Amino acid sequence: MKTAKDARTRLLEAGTRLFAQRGFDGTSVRDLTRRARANLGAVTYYFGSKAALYHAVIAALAEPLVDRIAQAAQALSQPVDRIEAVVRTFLEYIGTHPELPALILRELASGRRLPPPAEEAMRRNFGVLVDAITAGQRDGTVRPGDPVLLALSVMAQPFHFAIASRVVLAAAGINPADAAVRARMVEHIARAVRWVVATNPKTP
Amino acid sequence: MKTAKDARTRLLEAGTRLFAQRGFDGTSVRDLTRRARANLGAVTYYFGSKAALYHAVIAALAEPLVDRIAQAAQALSQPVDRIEAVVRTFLEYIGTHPELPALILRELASGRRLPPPAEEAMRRNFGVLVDAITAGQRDGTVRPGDPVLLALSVMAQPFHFAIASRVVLAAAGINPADAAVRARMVEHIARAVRWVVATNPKTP
DNA sequence: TTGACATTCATACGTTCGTATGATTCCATA
DNA sequence: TATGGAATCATACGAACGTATGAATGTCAA
Repeated sequence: MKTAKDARTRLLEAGTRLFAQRGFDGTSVRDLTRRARANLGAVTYYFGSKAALYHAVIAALAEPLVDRIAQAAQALSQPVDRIEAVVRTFLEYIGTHPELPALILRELASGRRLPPPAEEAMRRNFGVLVDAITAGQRDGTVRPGDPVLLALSVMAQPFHFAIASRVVLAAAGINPADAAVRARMVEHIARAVRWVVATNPKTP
Repeated sequence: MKTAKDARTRLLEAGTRLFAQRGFDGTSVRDLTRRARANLGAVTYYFGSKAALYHAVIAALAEPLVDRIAQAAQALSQPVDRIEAVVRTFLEYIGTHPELPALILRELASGRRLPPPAEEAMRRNFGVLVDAITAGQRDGTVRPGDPVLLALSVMAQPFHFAIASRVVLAAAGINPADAAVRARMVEHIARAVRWVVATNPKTP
């Protein structure tokens, strides 16, 4: 039973890494089982199919993020602080789980519907943000306007940095893996988010 | 010669559509030639390989955008106006060429280096933006700070909308293909960009 | 009209793919 | 120790893949 569960989780880890790195089509069952030190039939045995393993990988990555974002938001009273906390939590999470943005990205690019676990996670995270925005609009601390559009503008900041910084910063001679660089980026994003949503952002 | 060129451009068009829709790996040479009403060997004959066709597709999409952005920026004198013009030009272009963000996205998700034509295009577009930002910082109309980070925050807005709006707005019951919706989105993005960069954005 | 070159075509080769199958090994429980 | 089910294994199948090859066809100058 122990080794059995191990092979399963090893496959999950291999899937996380490889699907993020090479995509679903770019990853073969043979790649997965080789990296997981499991037999070729192990994917079928434990998950039923390659696609089912893929969905399991996404669920395992997305669910903890949803939990953390929900609890980060409810820990603060001021709407703008809640919004910033959501963004910071997101950034912190993808700092330790860089596979998540890569996986989300591939799904968005595909034009297909998101896999069910991803859709559910996105819906819930976005709900937290929209709630904070409408609350801030009620007390005047957040700019008026469509809360959905504002939420998109907010998430654009951390998301785009997660996605594009690698390419852009590398071209600019900056190393996004450096901790100091990363810290500066996080502070910049937090400021930019306040500029986007707050009616009175402190202008530095 | 005429029919020959036709087969080549038909392949280019088929590649644009299919690579954006299904990705490089998800598109077979047989798919491409079937859609282009060309023979299976046509890709090899005209482009040498499937990968070379892919690069040709990206170059054909990216080059006109670079030109338009460069000329849109130099048509205005105020730095913040130039920045907004870059964003609007980008949005307008991807409105008529929705394949471009999908292709860029897949490349970003891949973790690989961008294909040479894409890297060159990105570098030049980003340069236009950074120039406008530093000019604005000199005359005080743009917030101080690292121009590269600011440029990333600017591009995050149109880019994220191009990417995520389909999923998010669909979940919110909004149809992003609707022209009126799209116009509202463009105005929102233009405002958000000013909030991000301008020292004195008109707060609506 | 002929010849030469560009283009289009049918087809075959060798790989790799996802999955299915049945044998084998492992191990907790009786 | 015996046994039954879980887990792991080697292997095979048919399909789809990218590419190479040579024949067939089209096109235009000489």
